[in-house]
Parts: sequence; structure tokens; C-alpha cells
Amino acid sequence: MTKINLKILAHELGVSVSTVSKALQDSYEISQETKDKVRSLARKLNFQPNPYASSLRRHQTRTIAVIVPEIANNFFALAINGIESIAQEKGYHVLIYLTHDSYEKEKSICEHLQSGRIDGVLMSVTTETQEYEHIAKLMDKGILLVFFDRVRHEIETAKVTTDDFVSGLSATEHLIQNGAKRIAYLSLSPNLSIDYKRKAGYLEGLHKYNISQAPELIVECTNNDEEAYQRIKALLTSPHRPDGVFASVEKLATIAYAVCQELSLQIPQDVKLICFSNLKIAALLSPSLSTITQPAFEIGKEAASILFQHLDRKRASIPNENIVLKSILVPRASSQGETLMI
Amino acid sequence: MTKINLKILAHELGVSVSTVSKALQDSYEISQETKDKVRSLARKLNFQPNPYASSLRRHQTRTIAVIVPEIANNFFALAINGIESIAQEKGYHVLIYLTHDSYEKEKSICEHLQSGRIDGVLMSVTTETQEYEHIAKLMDKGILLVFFDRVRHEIETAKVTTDDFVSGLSATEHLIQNGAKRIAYLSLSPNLSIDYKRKAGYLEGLHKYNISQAPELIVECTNNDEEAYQRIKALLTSPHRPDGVFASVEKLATIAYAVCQELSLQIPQDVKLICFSNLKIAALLSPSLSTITQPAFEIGKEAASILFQHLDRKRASIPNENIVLKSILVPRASSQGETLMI
DNA sequence: TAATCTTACTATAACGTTTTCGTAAATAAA
DNA sequence: TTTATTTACGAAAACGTTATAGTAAGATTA
Repeated sequence: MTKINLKILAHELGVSVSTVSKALQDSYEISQETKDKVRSLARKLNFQPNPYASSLRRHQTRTIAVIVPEIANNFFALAINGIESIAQEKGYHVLIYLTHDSYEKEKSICEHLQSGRIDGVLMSVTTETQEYEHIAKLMDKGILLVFFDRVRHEIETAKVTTDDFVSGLSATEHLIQNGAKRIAYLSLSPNLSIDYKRKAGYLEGLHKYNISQAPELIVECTNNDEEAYQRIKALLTSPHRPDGVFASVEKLATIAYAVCQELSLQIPQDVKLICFSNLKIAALLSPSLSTITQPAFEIGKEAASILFQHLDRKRASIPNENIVLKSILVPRASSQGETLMI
Repeated sequence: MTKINLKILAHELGVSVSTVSKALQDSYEISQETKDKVRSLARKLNFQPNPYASSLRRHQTRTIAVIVPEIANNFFALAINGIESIAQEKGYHVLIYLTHDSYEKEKSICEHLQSGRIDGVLMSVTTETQEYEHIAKLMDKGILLVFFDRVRHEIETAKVTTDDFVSGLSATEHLIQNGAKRIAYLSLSPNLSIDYKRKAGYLEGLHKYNISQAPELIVECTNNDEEAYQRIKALLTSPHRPDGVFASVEKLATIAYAVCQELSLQIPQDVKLICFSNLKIAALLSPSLSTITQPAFEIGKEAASILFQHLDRKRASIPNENIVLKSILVPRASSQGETLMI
């Protein structure tokens, strides 16, 4: 339990604390000889300067926070993977905070982060987030913020997303081209950026093919699995049920699978299904799941890169910018094949 | 960009810095009246004491590190979820570090963490980790450590795992009871704790039923997906191929699914499959996947709880202890049903 | 009334760095 | 030789807290 610090090193070497500090930072003020002596002792004793003392003095922490709704979710896990890879490369540290999709938690986390613990934040908002005072306050304290995936456009900063509108359109078009005539959209929450953009793409797709939109085909599922299950079941047992379903997120698609199993509905014969998903094993599902796959890892990487760039240059704020990375539609069995005509 | 600190508050209120500090900590030395004044101004200005200044003075950071091989993995994502939930409850902060299953990275991360950035570590080692000098050094600096899942028994501390041996035995027994006679074991790496315990359970299962173990049926897959694919393919195309497969981790099972697809082997008719997995949608696979499901969330929670307990009591070390949480075997289609007799 | 004890504060040192400023010695320029 | 410059270092303040020790004023006791 030997805690080493500059003072100990200095005393050991018979030089001053400032000399040791400067030597370790490779300052021009220190002779090569002294640097070598200092360095070798530091290495020998495995000395690592105390980052908090350093942060205090330097007014920068080299630490960021990642705030996401959940982590047991393929998209966010991959995005965090991307974030962490860049952070490690650039020598930043990553604190993780989960909101569990609760606005209150998101707010409370943001408030705590005003303490100077971090230099920047990467954030995906909750489905409940309707206002952004808490985010504005955070930025007021000089903390840089970059949104990814679930963004708030009211806040001026960089936002890294995928092409939700275009992908929503393609997904809908894909279902139509495969014979679907009545297409439902499974929504998570209309105040979620990804959701209303994907829905807009869906509407555009219907419009493009002159299909009139039936309001009952837009099903707002909440984040509660049981409730979502019931609503999707209601949708699929309704007298005039859809023959195509576009799920805005992976979870709703898997719930739809389970509902179809219970109702003995055949995918894709009875109902064709496609969804946004980063499931690696989509191909192993029964039937294999057609997906719009987001570049989750890259989204994380890109968001982190932008943040670190601005932090390293000590910018006071990040200009408004939308970085859009393309998703790809991977057609598989769940959305293709014969539609059963009754 | 108004940075508030104790000095500003003190000046504003016409009291000393120490009074403000003590008032915020609800010290008995401060009158109720003063406390109220201080608190209300602090709230109004949204003051959060600088955690690094506080850490420096108090010699505790209320921050822990989580070191795991990967995060885009159901088990680890769930475990981190559990860790974070307890951390948030107890007011700890969670730094995340990924080793990408590289020993060198693990070592380097441990070295950097000797700086005093954290009070404790929760760790799952890499498949490459063969020695533990880097971990010992970390503990030498007074940093508490709790292992979870992938542990090193040479290190004296608490270890939270699942009942790998017993579960390995049950899985093997389950395959045997469903008619499998030649059972293969897909291993990740023999120097991984979870792996050799599960394998021991597998061997015990064979022994219990008087089945002799054929060495070629233990396939050491690496962490490289492509290589694992080839080895599993070799196994399943061998002249005397197994009729049962026990995969030690989820990923190897999904690779086995893909191999069977390529080879047109039927699961479970040609080969029965079971694996350790935390896949939520195991039931939606084709065929549905029989799993041994680990209490991943609880493992994370338990490991974090133990760590925080010892940290809060300022213990210098954590006594050696093995906490074992039970997994449950969920039989599904992949391991049951008729074996095709040729 | 004097001595003691509370109450409610303040001053100050300390945590481990970094950085500014100062300076002696060595070297170069005049 | 004198003056100016460079080199290589050290002293000390500062970052924002917390905790120890000290102390006036008021309350209590003898």
C-alpha cells in the first residue's frame, strides 16, 4: 500500500517537486539528464500522477459521461463500444449512466454532472423527455454535449444519427413491394426523434404508393413490454388486421414475433415484418428477420470523435450540425414471399 | 458559464467558507438558521461541490471501474446494468473499460488505474489472462477488487459467479436424457475459469452415465469468430460426428446454428444443442434454443453490493469468498425431440 | 460573581498537482 | 572584462474542498 506522489519522488531524487512535475511532462525547462533520472524512478515505482489533483489544477478532467436509456440493448451496447474505443485511443475516461428511460432520472443525472466531474457528455434522451431545461443548464456550465441517435433538435450542438426518415421510407416501400397493402407502424413514443422521423418515412412511403393511412395502424407501444404485447395483440386480432408491420425498434419486432406465435399467425404469409435492429443473429430467427441495420458502432465512434475534437481544442461550444450515417436494409424471410390470399 | 464554489457562496452570504461546507454537510456545528440560508442559496444557484477537490481531500473518490472483455454481449450488458443500478442507489460513479479480450489491454488499464482515480474495481478477466501480477499491483495500492463471472482464484477476494460446474453437469445430463450419445463440448479457452468449470461439469456428466470421453469432441474455439466457425464445421463434418453439442458460451451456439444451416444439419434431429446464454429471444430462434440462463443482472448487483459494502466501511481488503448464484436450465426445442437414427 | 461549558462560528492547513515567477550559474556577446 | 542571454532549476501560489484547532459570546453551574 505504498502511495507514491511527486513529493516522494522529489525527495528521493533530491530535486524539487516542480522539477519532477516538469520532467514528467517533458518540459523544455528540464535537462535531459534530470528527465531520465525522474522518468526511470517513476517507472520503477509505478508512479501515476493523481488525476484529480491534476484536474483540479488544470480545469479539465479528461472524463466524459455517456447517458443512455438502457445498456442491455444491442444498439446502445454497440454504440458504447464505439465510444469506448475512441475514448481509450484519446486517453479519455468514460462514466456510464443509465436513465432506464425515465425523465426524472435523466434530469437528476444531468444535475449531478454539473459538479465539474466531466468535460463532456454523449447522450441519447429518454422517450419521456419533453423539455430540455436540464440539458441547457448542463451546457451552461461549459460542458460540451453531443447527441447520438435519440436527439433533441432544440439544443444547438452536434447530433449523430442514422437516416431515419429515408430508412423508414425504404422499409415501408420494401413491404409494399412485397405485396403488403395494409401496413402498421409500431411506435415507441411520438416525442422521440427517431420515432417521428421513422414514422414520417412510413407515411411518405404510403403516400408515394397512394395508400391511404389508417390511424388505427399506428400503434403507440410504451416502454412497458406487457403493455406493448397487448397493443400489438389487439392490432393483430382486429377485424381488418394489417398484412405488413414496420416496427420502429427491435424490441417491438420481437414482441410481434411472440404475438404471432400465440395467435398462430404465419410470418411472412399472414403478416410481413421488418424492423430497425442490430441483432447479430437476425438470420437465425424463425423466420429470419428482415432488418434495417444501423451503424451503431460507428455512430458511437463518430459522436465521441466530435466531442473529443472540440474538447481537445478547448472550444466553448459545438456548432449545430447533423451527422447522418446510413443504415442498410437487409431483406430476409420475415418480409418476403407469398402473401396468403384468403 | 457561471462556476459556483464554496467561496462564492460564502461571500454572498457573509459567512466563512468552512461554515458553508459544514452547513452543506449538515454538521452539528452549524445553526439551523444558517444551514437553511446556505442550503437555499446552494439550491438556487444549483451548486454541486467539486467532486475532485473533495476526493483529493477525503482520499476517496466514490468511483469504481468496471473492466470487462466486451459490452456487446448479453451477459456483460446485463451485469453492467445490475452494477449501475446499485451504484446509482449508493451514490457511486461507474467508469467503464473494455479489454476486447486482450491481456495487454487489461494490463494497461490496470496500470492506469493505480493513479487514485477509483476506489474499487469490478472485473471479469480476458481469455488471455494467464498471470495476475497486474491485478495484485492494483490491490497493493489499496484498491478493492471483486471478480464476477470470469475470475482468478489465485487472488484473494470476493468472487461472484454462477454454478458453472453444476450447470455444466445438468446441461450434459439433459442432452444424454434426450438421447444424445456423442456429446461435444465447445470451449472458449481452457484458462478461463467459467470454461474449465463448465467443462468439468460436462466430464462429470459423461462419467455419471458411463460415457467415455473422446478428446476430439472437446473443441477449443478461440475468440475469433471465423476460426470458431471453421472448427465447429470440422467437428460437424467429421466422420463420426457428435449428436449433441454443449456450447460453453452463447456465441459459439449461434455459430453452431449457422454451421448447421450451411451443412443442412437439422437441430435437434441430427444434433441436439444447448448452451449458456442470456439471449432474451432464445425462444424465437429456429429452432428455439435450449439455454442455461445465468442470473446476469443479479451477478452484477451482487458483485457491486459487496464492493460498496467494503468501501463504505473503509475496509483495507475483501476476504476471500465465493458467492455462487444459480443458473436455470430452460429446455427448448434445440435439445429435445426425436434423434434421427440412420 | 467567577468558573465552566456550550454554541456557532472562523482561520488555516492540507490533499497532490501545475504553473508562474524568480534566480543562480553557465555561456555568449559586446 | 562587463553585460546580456540562456539553461536548469526551485519557491510558492493556486485549484476547491474538508477537517482540525481555535475562539468569542452566551448559557450554565458553583
